[in-house]
Amino acid sequence: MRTKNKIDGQNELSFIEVARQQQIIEATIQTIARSGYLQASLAEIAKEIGVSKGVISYHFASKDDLIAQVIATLHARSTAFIQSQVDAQVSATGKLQACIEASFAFASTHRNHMIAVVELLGSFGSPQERQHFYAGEYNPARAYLENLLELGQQTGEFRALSTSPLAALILSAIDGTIIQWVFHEHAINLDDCQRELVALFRLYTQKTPGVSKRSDNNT
Amino acid sequence: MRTKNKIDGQNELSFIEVARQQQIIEATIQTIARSGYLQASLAEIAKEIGVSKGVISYHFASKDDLIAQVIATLHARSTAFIQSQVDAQVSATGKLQACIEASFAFASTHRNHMIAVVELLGSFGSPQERQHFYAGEYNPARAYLENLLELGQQTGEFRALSTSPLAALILSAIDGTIIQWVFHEHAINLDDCQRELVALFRLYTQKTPGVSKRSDNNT
Amino acid sequence: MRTKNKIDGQNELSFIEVARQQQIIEATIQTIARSGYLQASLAEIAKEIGVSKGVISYHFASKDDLIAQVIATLHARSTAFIQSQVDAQVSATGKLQACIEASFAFASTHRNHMIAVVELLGSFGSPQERQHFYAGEYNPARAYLENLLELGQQTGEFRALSTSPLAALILSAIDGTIIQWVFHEHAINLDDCQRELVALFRLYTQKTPGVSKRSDNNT
Amino acid sequence: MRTKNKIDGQNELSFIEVARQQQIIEATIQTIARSGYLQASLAEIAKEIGVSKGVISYHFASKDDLIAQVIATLHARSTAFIQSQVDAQVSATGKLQACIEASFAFASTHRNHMIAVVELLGSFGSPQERQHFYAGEYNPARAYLENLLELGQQTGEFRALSTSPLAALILSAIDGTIIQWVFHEHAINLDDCQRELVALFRLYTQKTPGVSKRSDNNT
DNA sequence: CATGAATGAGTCTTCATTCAT
DNA sequence: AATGAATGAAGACTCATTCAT
Repeated sequence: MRTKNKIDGQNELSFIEVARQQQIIEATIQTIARSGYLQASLAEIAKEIGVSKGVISYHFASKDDLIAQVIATLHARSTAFIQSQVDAQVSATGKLQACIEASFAFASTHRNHMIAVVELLGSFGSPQERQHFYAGEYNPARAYLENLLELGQQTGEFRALSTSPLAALILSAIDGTIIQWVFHEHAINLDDCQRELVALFRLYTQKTPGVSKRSDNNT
Repeated sequence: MRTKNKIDGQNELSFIEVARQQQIIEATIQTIARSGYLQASLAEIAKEIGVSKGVISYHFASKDDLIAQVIATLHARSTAFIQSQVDAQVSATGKLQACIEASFAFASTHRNHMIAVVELLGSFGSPQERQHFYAGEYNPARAYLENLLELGQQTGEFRALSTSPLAALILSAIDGTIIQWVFHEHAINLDDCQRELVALFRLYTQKTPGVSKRSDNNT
Repeated sequence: MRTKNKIDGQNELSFIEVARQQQIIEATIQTIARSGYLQASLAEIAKEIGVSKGVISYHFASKDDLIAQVIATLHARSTAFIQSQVDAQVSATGKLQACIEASFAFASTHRNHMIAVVELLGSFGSPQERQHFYAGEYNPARAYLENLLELGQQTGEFRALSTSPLAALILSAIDGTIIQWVFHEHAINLDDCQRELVALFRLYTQKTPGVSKRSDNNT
Repeated sequence: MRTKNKIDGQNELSFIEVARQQQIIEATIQTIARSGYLQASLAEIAKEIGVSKGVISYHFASKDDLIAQVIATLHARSTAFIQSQVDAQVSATGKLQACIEASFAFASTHRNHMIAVVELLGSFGSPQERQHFYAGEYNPARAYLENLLELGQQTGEFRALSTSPLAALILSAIDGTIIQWVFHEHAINLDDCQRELVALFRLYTQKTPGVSKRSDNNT
């Protein structure tokens, strides 16, 4: 029943209502991480909190609505954290490194989140709907990285480079690594991967790879 | 009905039986790519071929059995192609490049396959089962890449490097890019990404990045 | 909560209480007329007034109780109006005509009422309960019309006629016409139908249809 | 799942399929007549036949589809019978009488049908949908009666009369009477009502009511 | 081998009803 | 008196699976 009819602006959700919604969203993430998307029925989610099935229907218009909000929450949380870490850096080099490090840091401290993200990757909606949905997530991220790369070129930190595919590749490498870690926690050492990734892209973006050995050490 | 009772040794599947299974697997891939895993009911798959639902149950022990074979088929096909391209190269450098190029080439000519792969990522079985399942896919791939990297070090093509995380990163970057392309075909230029990826890892692995091979080892 | 516990005799409903009940009954009629009985949930009805669901439960023992009172209200209103018009006439002929005209007049000015009546025809309770319920509505009406027809015979206005079936037929023709009009407003001209109906029953009941009163008795 | 995809013309329903559908429709009518529309759940209907709930979903696309076919069946059966009786008459007078008599005859031998018809009157779909739906039933009936009345005028059997409202009234009187009989079987004598109704409309339609007493007896 | 009919467990959703505040 | 949150039963619908033909 949510997506309340917004008459005037006075239709704020009450505090307790928001709290319940957050609780349900949290329970959904845990349930998905534990049992998988397909097994995450409303009954299962309700049991996670210890309430009746109807509570969820009472607070969300439909299961799709709930899942959509779960995805939005997952996305918002990781984005907010990564964003804050990136913003704390001034140099493009620092920002790029922060982006990678923050992504891995968030993942390692929020394993269930990342499992849920992967579970939801191919499950929610139809393939067509998903394209729309994820385009809205990936596009801004790619655009942000492109800007970052351009910034680095302007400041002289980075060499001339193809920003568009490179932005995609940075995202790919981060996400791809986390996916492997989600599937096989012990086969992937997140710290090592993060270090390598930072070195990989630093080397690839730096202005004079190898020639200017004098100024290269000031990390 | 499968997991056929192996009485004596003559229990090979007949030619026609194998053909039907292949046909069903193919139809399943197409159906998943078109409608998504959740919508890919046995009825939908059967309709894709134009047979009755019972046929599928007759040829596969269960839907899970079918899906498992679909995943195996998807994996085998791409692996076979990539393997062949890699084997055609002798140098480690060439093999690494071939691995990247073949992965992208296969994806771009088998879009439905890749869509199905992504659809199945988070849908099949429980998260726990998935870990077992995908470990069996990723581990050999990572091991293979590690060997390749070690080979390059032995031949002197590559510098000293952390083979384990780097192997994971190569896989990550390839897979991550393809996932983005699956979700948003037009936002990702596979050719450009492939080129960058080749350059990225060549630079990172090569013994003397640029000209100054003297001071470069202190990584 | 209603069916109030009648302790001593002071258990009258307060003025405000009665007003609320009337408001709820009115809202129920409008909601049923607009959305149909099946869609007329307590939530929908409450929204029509702008109060919470609980209010209805507070003022009525159950939904069945509410609906029963709605039906009673609908019946009482139309009956009161028709009765008053009939009573204003002294001759049986005039009363019969007034009965028909008042029925149509009420319907045309209370379309939502009539829609609600039709909606409720087959919806409330079980067929068995309905028989009891509607018998209490139709029986008095038929009895009243029978008396009217007998009166007309006693006064010499009407010929000898089978009062019982004819009373039923008068009711039938009126109600049946209104039902058609409810279903298809523009296909039925209430004024024309009313005129015809008056003429129809006047001709049928009058002592000397045409001039030949001698041979007309052999029905 | 019905409303099968009609590829070519070869998509006839099998004999056994049609039989099941008929059986389900029949069971639905009986269940509605016994327990009312609201209580006629798929489970209840299935129990009436002694099959599982899924059978109904297998043979009908949805409950609405089933109910629509039930209504169509109810309408078709009564219409077919009445039509045949009317067609057997040549004179307009005879046809009109046959129409009334056949309607009552059908009702009295198919009480459950008529109960179901009344149950469904106000229950299926929204009020708006119902208007569309019943317009498709009533309009042809009214049109047919109008033609019949015009025929009678042309043949000289009937006097000049307002065919449109009169057609509606004939339908009204028949339907209204049957509705009363449905609600209170013992309060309505169908035979008496039928006789009166025939006399009522004969008198009202005949050319010279009373004046031509000579030729009036040869019915 | 294949079919199509049937099953029944499981899911989402709706809704009258209750109750603490 | 009124509210909003919660309940739990009931309903329609989906779908993998079974089985007689």
